[in-house]
Order: sequence, then C-alpha cells, then structure tokens
Amino acid sequence: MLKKIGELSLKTGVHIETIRYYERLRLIPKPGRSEAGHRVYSESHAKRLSFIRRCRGLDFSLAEIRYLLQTAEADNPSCADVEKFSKKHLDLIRAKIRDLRKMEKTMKTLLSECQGNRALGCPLIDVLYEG
Amino acid sequence: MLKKIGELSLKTGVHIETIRYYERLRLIPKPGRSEAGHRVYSESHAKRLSFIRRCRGLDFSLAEIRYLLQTAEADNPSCADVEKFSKKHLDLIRAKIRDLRKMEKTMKTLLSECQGNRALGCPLIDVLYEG
DNA sequence: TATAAAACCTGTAGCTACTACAGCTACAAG
DNA sequence: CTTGTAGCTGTAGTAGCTACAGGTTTTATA
Repeated sequence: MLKKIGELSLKTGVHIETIRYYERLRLIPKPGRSEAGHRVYSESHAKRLSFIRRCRGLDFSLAEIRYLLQTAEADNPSCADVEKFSKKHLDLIRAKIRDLRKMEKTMKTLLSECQGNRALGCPLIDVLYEG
Repeated sequence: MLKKIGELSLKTGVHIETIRYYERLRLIPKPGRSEAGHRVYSESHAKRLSFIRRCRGLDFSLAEIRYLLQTAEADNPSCADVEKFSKKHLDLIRAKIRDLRKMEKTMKTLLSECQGNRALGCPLIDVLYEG
C-alpha cells in the first residue's frame, strides 16, 4: 500500500526528480517519512500525481493544474467553471495547431524550392535570408 | 542607413532586449557604437536579425539557427545538408501537430462529458482524477 | 535655455518545467 | 564485508526570453 518514491515514480510515470519538484511547489502534499527519512506515499498521493500527469499530457500548465486540483478536491466543484476553463484551454491548443500548420506549410514550400535546384547556393536559405 | 537599437527593433519586429540577448549569444555580431556608447547597426545586422526572426517563426531553435546562419554565410552552402536538416525539422513540426491533435480530441471528449451533466460534481475532473 | 520625457546603457534576476549533478546516507544481496 | 541500488539535500543548468534597477544621453517642448 505505502510506497517509496521509486515505486510511485514507476506507477505514475512521473520521474523521481519531478515528484520532488512538485512537492517543493506544493502540488502534492508532503509525504510521510520512514525512520531513515525516506519519503513514504499513500494512495492519495498516487492519485493526485496521476491527475497532474494526465493534465500535463493535455498541456495544462502547472498553474492551471493547481487550479484544477483545488477544484477537484473542493466540496462542490463548479462544473461550469471547469468547463469554461477547459474550453479556453481547448482554444489554446487549437491556436497552437493552427500556428504549427502554418509553419508546416511554409516549410513544405521552402523545401519544394530545394528540389533539384542545387547549382546556385541554397534557395531555402536565400528565401529566408534575403526575404 | 545606420540605425539605433530602437529603430532596428521596429524594423525587424525583434524586441530590444532580445536583440541585446542575441548579441550576448553571438547570434549577431557586435555592432559599432556612437560616441555616447549607443549601439549603431548596419543593414547587414538587420538582414541577419530578420533571418533569425523568420527562423524563430518556423520554430527553429537558436542552436539550429546558429547552424543555418553559418551555412547561409558560408562560401558555398551545401543545399543538400540544409534540405536534410529542414526535412527533419518539418518532421518535428508534424509530430507536434499530431500530439496536439490528440490533446484536442481528448479535450473535446472530456468537454462533451460536461454537457448538461452538472448535478453530481464535474465529470471532466472525475475522469482525470479517478481515471 | 531649462527641463522633462523618451531612449539608451549595464548587469542581474525572474519566468516555466524540468533535469542533472555533487556529495551524502541507508539498505539489501551475495 | 563489500558492492550496488535507492534514497536524501541543495544547487545549478537548460531554452528563450522578459523585466527590472539604477544610471546616462538624446530629444522635444515650454
């Protein structure tokens, strides 16, 4: 049941150093300690840590996760708030996708200039450099 | 013709502090100085800086840009090398897009759980927290 | 011409989210 | 009894800026 940091790391997929880092930031509560001073975690730590990891996987910032954790562990979390919050986040993700798609397009165009055309320097660089 | 840092910033769209930062990193050569010690830039600085900015806009790292600059200013830049380099970068952009699309999908699913279902806590958080 | 505002200078510290040491102790296996 | 693994603390490094503090210089206005 109770775990040391290595097991917790394996179970949750969060690096040991990162777990300690989250503790410093108070994203997870201070665990108990064994006699030798080793951290001892309970199931609730594992849950919280997995939550954080899932949120990170969705590109939420640690500040955002702090808010989500508060909400998740509140007595009556306001679903409406979370929804609004998450919609904004979804918009952000979509904006990032749009930006990257633009880059992809430009890169593709630049690369197509490259084809065959190798006699006089690099057209790709020329376009970027001469503007 | 010769510009002070403010004008260069306006012309290239790179923040003043960033220009000085790039100088520290030797991404742009040290400019001349006026009598009072103010930086004085030439057209070649502007060109180089714009190149950096365009590359940043394509998500190239400063280390990558360093390489591209070297190549761009070499006597006979190897187009084949640049092409290979850029293809790898394009792959990276595409990988990022894929990741973000996955996130987008997940977020959409999570948000759809939210609809209407507000009586018993927040399903979005439940999935992340209990999942 | 006086003065105030804007622009410049250097140097340092802060941001995000980790990651990587150095240098130590604890503990289990052979 | 030694060796290896796992844990500990504390600090510094990473990328790419950004934001001061505390000073000088230039420029615009009264």
